[in-house]
Amino acid sequence: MTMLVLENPDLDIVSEELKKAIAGRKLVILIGTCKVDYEGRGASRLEEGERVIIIKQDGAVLVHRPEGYQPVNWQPSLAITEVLNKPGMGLIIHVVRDKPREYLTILLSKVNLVVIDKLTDTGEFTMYLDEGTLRDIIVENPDILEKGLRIVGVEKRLGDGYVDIYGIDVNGRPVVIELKRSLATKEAVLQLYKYVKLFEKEHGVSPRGILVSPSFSPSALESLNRLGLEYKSIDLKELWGMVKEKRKKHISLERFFNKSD
Amino acid sequence: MTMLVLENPDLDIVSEELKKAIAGRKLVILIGTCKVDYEGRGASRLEEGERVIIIKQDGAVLVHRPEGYQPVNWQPSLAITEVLNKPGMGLIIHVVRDKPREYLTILLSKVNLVVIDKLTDTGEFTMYLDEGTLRDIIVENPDILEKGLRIVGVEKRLGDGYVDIYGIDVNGRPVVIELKRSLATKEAVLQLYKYVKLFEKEHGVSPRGILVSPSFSPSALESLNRLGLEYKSIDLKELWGMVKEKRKKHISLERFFNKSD
DNA sequence: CTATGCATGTCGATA
DNA sequence: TATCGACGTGCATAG
Repeated sequence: MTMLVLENPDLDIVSEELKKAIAGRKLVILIGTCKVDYEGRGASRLEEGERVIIIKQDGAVLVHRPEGYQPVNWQPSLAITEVLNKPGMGLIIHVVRDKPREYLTILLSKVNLVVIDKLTDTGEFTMYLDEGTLRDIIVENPDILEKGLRIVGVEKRLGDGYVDIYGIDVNGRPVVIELKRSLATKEAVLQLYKYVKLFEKEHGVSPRGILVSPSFSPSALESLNRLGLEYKSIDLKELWGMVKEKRKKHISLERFFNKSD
Repeated sequence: MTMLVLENPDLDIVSEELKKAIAGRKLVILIGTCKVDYEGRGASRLEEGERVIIIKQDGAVLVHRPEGYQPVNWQPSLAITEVLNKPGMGLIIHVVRDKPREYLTILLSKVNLVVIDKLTDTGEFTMYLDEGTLRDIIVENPDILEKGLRIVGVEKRLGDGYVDIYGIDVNGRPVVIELKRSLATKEAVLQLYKYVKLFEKEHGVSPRGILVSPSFSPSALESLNRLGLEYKSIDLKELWGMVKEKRKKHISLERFFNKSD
C-alpha cells in the first residue's frame, strides 16, 4: 500500500510531495483553501474558498466546490502541471495546456488534507442504451417501426454525413431513418430533411423520411409536418428489455449489416 | 476542525459514517474498489476497479476513474443517496434522481480511504469572456467591427431565434451579426444565413450578414463565401483587456439596449 | 414547466 | 490533424 495521507501539512511538504506525485503519475486529492484563475478560450476568477482539487494520473486537473455536479475550473488530460512554493504567499499549482493554449493557476493558502495514491482500474465500462445499441435493436426488429419494413443499410454515407438507417417499405419505396436517443428537436428534423433531399438528388427517387425518438419537441413536430416528414415514437424502457433478451442470445446483426453492404 | 479521515476502515464503520455524513450534508471523498451500475436515460455497467467517489454537500455524486477529465458515472445535485451494508457482499451506495428517473448503484468491496468534511466556500466566481461579455464589448465599441457601424439592438427575436446583434452600417444598410466566442464552423454560418433570410422576409430589405469570431473553420469560410456573407476576426486577448478597462468603470450598456428597444 | 441555444462544453470517429 | 455529430451532455433563460 503506497497511499500517502497528510492532515494539515505544511505547504513546503505538500509542495515536495506534489512534485513527486506528478512525476510518478499518481493521483492527488487535495482539500484546502484556494483562489483560482483561468485564462484561455474563456477567462475566469474564483475568489478564496475551500475546495477539493484532484490531479489525475494522466494529468487532468479538477477543482470542485463543495456543491454542484460540475468542476468550477479544470484542465483535461493533456495538461502539464507545475508546482511552486512561494513562501508567505502560498502554494501555486500551475496547469498549462497546448492547443488551445490555456492556463489554470491555483493558489493554495492552506491545505487541510493531501492524499496521494496510485489507483489501478482496468474494469470495463459499457453503455447499453446508446445510439448504437438502439440502432442494433431496430435493425434486428424493423417491425418496431412499421410492418414490412426491410432494412437495407446502416450508417450509409450520404453527402457529408451518415444516414442512421435506410430501408425499403412494404410498397417498395425507400425510407431514410434518423434516430434520436433523447428528445428530438428541430435540428434533428433538419438533419433528416437534408438526407431526404440528398437521397433524392443522388437516386432520383424521393424517399420517405422518418424521425425515430422517444419524444419530440413541438417545433420538431411542426417542422416534420411542414416538410412532409414522418415520425415514430419509441419506448426506451421497452427496447431495453429487448436488449437484455438479445444479449442472452448473443445475437448481433449490426456487424453483418455493416459488412454485407 | 471537524474533518474525519479513515484509512482502510471496515465497511460497517464506513456505512455508519456515510449515513451520518449524508444526513449532515457533509462532503465525502472515498477511495476504494467498486462496481457501478447506472440506469435511466441510458444504462451502463462499470466492472470492478479502484476509483474516487465524491458525494457533495448538496447530494451530487461523482465516480471518477484515475484518468480522464469526466466522471465515469454521476448523479447531479437533486439526487438522494442511501447507504446499505450487505455483509459479505460489500457496501452499496444507491443514488436516485427524479425527473428524469435515474438510478446509480455503487457496490464497494473495499475502501482504502474515507474523508468526511464540511467545506465553506463563499468565494465569488466570475467568467470574463463569455458570449455576453463579448457582446457587451462590441456593443460599446462597434468600431471594433467596422467604422461607422451603429448598433440598433441586441438579442432581438427574429423568427424562432435571436440575432446576437444588429445594426446599421455607414451607408444606412442593415447589418445582422452572429457572434462566436470560439471557432466558427459551418453551423454558425447557417445560423447567420437563417437570420439574414428571416430579416429579408420580415423587413423586405436584404441585410448584410457578418460572422464575428476569433477563428473560422475552412468549411465556414467556404460557406460564407458561397452564401455571400461576411466575417470579421477578433482577438479575444485584446478584448479581454477591454473588459478589464470596462469593469473598472462599471459601465454596462447591455441592459440599456435590452430595455430601450 | 418546456423549449432553445451556449459551453473553457468533452469525446470519439473519420477523412 | 481538422471536422463532425453525439452526449445519461449540463445549464441558464425566455416564453
